[in-house]
Amino acid sequence: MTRVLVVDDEPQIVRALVINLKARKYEVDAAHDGASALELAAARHPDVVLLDLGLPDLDGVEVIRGLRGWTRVPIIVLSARHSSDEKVEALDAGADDYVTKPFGMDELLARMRAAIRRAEPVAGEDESTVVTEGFTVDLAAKKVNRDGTDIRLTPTEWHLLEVLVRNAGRLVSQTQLLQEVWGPAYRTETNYLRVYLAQLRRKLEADPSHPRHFITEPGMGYRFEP
Amino acid sequence: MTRVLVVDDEPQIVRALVINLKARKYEVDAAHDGASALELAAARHPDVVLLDLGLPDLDGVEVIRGLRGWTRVPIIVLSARHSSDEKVEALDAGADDYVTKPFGMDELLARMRAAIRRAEPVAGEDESTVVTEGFTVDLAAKKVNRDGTDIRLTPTEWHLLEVLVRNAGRLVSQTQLLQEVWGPAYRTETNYLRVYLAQLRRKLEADPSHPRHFITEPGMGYRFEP
DNA sequence: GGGGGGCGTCAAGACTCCGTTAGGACTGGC
DNA sequence: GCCAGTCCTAACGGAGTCTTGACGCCCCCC
Repeated sequence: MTRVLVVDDEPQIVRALVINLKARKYEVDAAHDGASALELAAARHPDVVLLDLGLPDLDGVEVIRGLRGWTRVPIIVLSARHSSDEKVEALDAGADDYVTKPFGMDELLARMRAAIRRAEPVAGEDESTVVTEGFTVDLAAKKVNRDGTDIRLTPTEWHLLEVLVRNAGRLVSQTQLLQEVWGPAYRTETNYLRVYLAQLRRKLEADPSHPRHFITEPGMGYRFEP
Repeated sequence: MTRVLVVDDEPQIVRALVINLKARKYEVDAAHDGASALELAAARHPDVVLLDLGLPDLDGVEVIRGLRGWTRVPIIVLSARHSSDEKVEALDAGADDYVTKPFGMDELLARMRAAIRRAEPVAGEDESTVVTEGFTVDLAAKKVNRDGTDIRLTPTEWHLLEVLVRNAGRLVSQTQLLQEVWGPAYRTETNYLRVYLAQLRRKLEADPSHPRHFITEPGMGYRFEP
């Protein structure tokens, strides 16, 4: 669950925020001065901090610096002051966003979501490796690994492999392969395919003469089977 | 240098932004509709996007989605609309910040700095040093150590090493290397790569003629293996 | 059972690409 | 204005890659 640290010295505001956040399934901690804010942040490791600038003990900017000394947790400043200088100072001290009171709760929540999303590690899209029983193809790193050792492929071999792997399981026609790898002028040079498919099989198949992953569909094309 | 993409259909606003940003040593590209914004973003890889929501062709939110399909570049929305719904929609679509016109230039710049800082890779303690058997690269301190002594690298050598090390294990194409180190106009000068790779190997490899860490993939590019 | 098209295999020449070297141009510091 | 360091550029030999043609096999169709 996402954890939020609310820092404000006005009890009403804290209460309003806490109620709203808990209703949306956030886990909420609250501090009403700078010192306890820093303590709570260290103890609870929140995913986002909502920070009022007007605290009784520390200047809000000091709190930001204190946090930035050891964490990159998103900090959203809440402040009644509209002055441009204050905003610049807080942002340059390390704040991520600056919202002036009074603010709409919807907007604040959207800004929180944006800040949290941004802080997430790049999770997705890294699924660029294809694994078979015999070998592993890493499309991003342009690497092929077999039995723990990297296999060297020539540019043409790699290009051909890439087209086949990106269409894993599907039949790719000879015309399409030739066009993608050698260009539109070579759409009839089926010779090339035979030569390079053989080389790929020799480098990657356990038994090159009985391929299991690079299947020939006579008269039609080739298919890569993971 | 930090690159900014400004997207707005009102020429005055674009002009004002461009002047202000260039005065502060940002590199600026400008687009006046959504389609060219997406194109420019793909071509130039900006470090931050300033996006007006009211574009002639696409809805601003569509532009955000288009960008978020392939990049996490910070997007700061500039809009004349104060409605909370609009803000929520833009932020949830993937925007990082939402500034309502008219805005103070100081504040916008501070929000830009915050967005850019946040997007920076975790430079500190995390994994800013890469260690191999022969040498150690400290990306944060810009230092290379070998057998206890620091190795001096020229700016170009360092830049090249940095790109390779940041993509450790992955293959980096010659085009990408040339573009990152020398700029888009030099994408075909593979000469440079050969010369500077040789210098890097001479300074860092135990046996420069049989490199173990700076691997050549003929016809494709180079790869740094830790 | 014979013929033919499609496929796998092999080898050799042409070609591209890479490592290396060296010299001249350029820049910044003294 | 000189000097050291750095960058750009061109050229060459060698290694690896691509292209190309030829040959034999298998399977399908006649």
